[in-house]
Amino acid sequence: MTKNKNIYQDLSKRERQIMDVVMRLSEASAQEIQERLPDPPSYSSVRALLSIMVNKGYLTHRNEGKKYIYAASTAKETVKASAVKNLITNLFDGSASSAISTILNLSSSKLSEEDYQRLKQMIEDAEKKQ
Amino acid sequence: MTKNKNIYQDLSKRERQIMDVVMRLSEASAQEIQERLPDPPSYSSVRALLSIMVNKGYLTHRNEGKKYIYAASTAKETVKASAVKNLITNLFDGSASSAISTILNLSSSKLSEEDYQRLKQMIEDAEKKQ
DNA sequence: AACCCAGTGCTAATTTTTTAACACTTGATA
DNA sequence: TATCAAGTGTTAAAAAATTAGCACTGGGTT
Repeated sequence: MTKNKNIYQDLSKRERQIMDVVMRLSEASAQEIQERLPDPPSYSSVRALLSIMVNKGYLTHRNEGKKYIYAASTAKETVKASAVKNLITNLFDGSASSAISTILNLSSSKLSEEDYQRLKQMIEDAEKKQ
Repeated sequence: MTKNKNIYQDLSKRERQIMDVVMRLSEASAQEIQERLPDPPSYSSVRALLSIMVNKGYLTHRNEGKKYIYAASTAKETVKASAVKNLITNLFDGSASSAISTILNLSSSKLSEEDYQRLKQMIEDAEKKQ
């Protein structure tokens, strides 16, 4: 219950950065993670952090040859959903549509014609399901 | 000095929690903030944190009677946009539409008929503007 | 004036995060 | 098989974040 309630909210800054990389890659070795961290710390530090995150239950790891490959211990979709939920709750007063509005207005969003069609379809669907 | 590029990314855990409260309330006293923090620390701690955040340039404060009223030093919309951008970049591979899709599928989104209409309108508008 | 109350500034202590270092292990290969 | 490169485990130190404590201030009562 307490397990994956608010994963993102519980992470320290560095842990969050690591989680971001792991989520982006789905799976990653310590070295791959280090390469993608902002202001990358030493390899040794990264390993220490990873080990802590495994202990805390945020990540899992499996062996591949002589190295570890890390992955989030919670399904990617669950982590993403939890992050989105936090965002909406904390910054958009719980209003999903106001969050979407901000996204649409982001200059960097650059949606394609196809994206627009897909979005409209998704909205129709969500509407019908209601 | 005030590098507002990635505000949210730079905050420590507690600082982030405080920023969330301030954003939600727009303006708040130390006491109001303390009341709304998860696992609230002592009043004294909250004040210390606030003072640090003012020094770092994240918050500003003005006098009201004998107390301080805190607010974000960056426009609310800017902070929100930056948080959304980070989310999309880090967890959705830069795809805005995939982020929106996750929002729409959140059971807790609970959009009203009105919301749907407004969303469709927003999409039409964004589409035309292109 | 003297006393509170509710606030502040500052500082020191504690806890957590982050980093670096060192010793050990494993697999490939010369 | 001896060596080497590239891993790992563990621990201690450094840095940063978080917390609490104490002394002070100013306005409103009495």
